Amino acid sequence: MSPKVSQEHKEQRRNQLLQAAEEVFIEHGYENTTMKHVMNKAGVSRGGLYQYFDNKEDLFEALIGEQQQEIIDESLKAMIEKQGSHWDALLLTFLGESKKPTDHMDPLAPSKLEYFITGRNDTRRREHAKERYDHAYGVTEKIIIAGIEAGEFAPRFDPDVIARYIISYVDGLAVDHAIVGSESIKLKEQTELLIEYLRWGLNVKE
Amino acid sequence: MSPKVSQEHKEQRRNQLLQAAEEVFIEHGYENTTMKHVMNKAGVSRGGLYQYFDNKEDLFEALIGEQQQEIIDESLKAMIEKQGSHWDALLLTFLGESKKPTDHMDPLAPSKLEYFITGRNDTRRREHAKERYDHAYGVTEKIIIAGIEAGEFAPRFDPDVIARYIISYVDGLAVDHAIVGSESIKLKEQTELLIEYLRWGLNVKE
DNA sequence: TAAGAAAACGACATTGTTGTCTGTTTTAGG
DNA sequence: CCTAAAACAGACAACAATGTCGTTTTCTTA
Repeated sequence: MSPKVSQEHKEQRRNQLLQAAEEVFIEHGYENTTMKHVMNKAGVSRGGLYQYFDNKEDLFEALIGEQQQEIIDESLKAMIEKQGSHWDALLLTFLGESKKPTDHMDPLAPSKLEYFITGRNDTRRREHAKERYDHAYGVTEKIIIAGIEAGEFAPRFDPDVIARYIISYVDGLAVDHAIVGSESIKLKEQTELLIEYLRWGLNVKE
Repeated sequence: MSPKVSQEHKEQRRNQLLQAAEEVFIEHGYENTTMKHVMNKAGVSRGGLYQYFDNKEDLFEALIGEQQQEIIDESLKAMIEKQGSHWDALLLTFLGESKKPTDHMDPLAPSKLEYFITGRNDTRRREHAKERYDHAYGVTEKIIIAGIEAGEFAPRFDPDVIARYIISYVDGLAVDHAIVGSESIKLKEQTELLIEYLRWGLNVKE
């Protein structure tokens, strides 16, 4: 009476399945992928897949749960400290590590949009969506407020609204990117424009 | 040998079905509604519904096609003339007739998002999405350029990018509204902020 | 190396939806 | 009022995807 396979093996397997799932979701989107797609991509049987995940929803949540993790780990103050300025910290939240506008977009973003929009009438998913929104919005607002206290920002508008504004705009870019493609929307230029608006709206010193 | 029912009757019926469909789509979203839902809501049989629409996609396209119509009908110049200023014309494009920011959102918007995001890998739908995007973006850009020529705007940024920016932001609001609800996102305040940004970015005279 | 426990397999029953098709009803013109 | 043509009804077959379950394989440990 002992575990049949090692814990590491199980985790490996799980990760392998998650990776296959990610590829499939990126390729087909959330609604259009089936468990069979994932099975095939991972080279595993029906039973093998269901051993680890109860259904597509479970699988997808596991996937986007892991990504979320990374962001939470680092505490906010430490992050601001590390970035050197509140402005840089702010840019980091929506531009990523490079802090530079690019034409690149999280390849899983379209599926996430699908997942939350399609599930907007489901209590569970809606709660989840709210959590994510509140988290993103919360981080942004906190950085802005800290920046004000540090004398780095002297905003012309309500920080609360500015924070929400950033989130909504980033979501908008994700949508348009998903629907018509990055080549059609001038993603980079639009992002640069957002930055200019923010610089003015926050009245960034320095 | 003569048409059995009058043309008006057919149109009436069709509209009746479209209206039932609209209600159902608003309630359940695009992906989650079935033809049966529409049949029940319209009080019509399977055969009755398929008489007019080949499938769900056909039905939905008919629905959003009609709405689109209204916007195209009015020529751009006439519209600007009617509004009195390019600024007002611009506001009209994304605020509607009232030209005032509100907490209201097109109730069909979430379904439209679903439809285009989910169908992003389908050639037909993608084309359709591009058309809609190009149209919205085109109208916006034309107004801005006309405004520049009229001396009403002296933009600080590329009009092309500003136009796209507006579209993306409005789409972003639609997403967040769909996902977490209008009460959670301060729709009105966010819209007001957009207007201020635009006023500054376009450098609106007067 | 044998035993036992869990992992992995794959067949299967179930379910929900779709689009078609045949029969019935309705309607307007002759 | 009769008839032809089209509208409408509803049964049905086909299909695709899901989750379960009994069986087989694999691995660990004693």
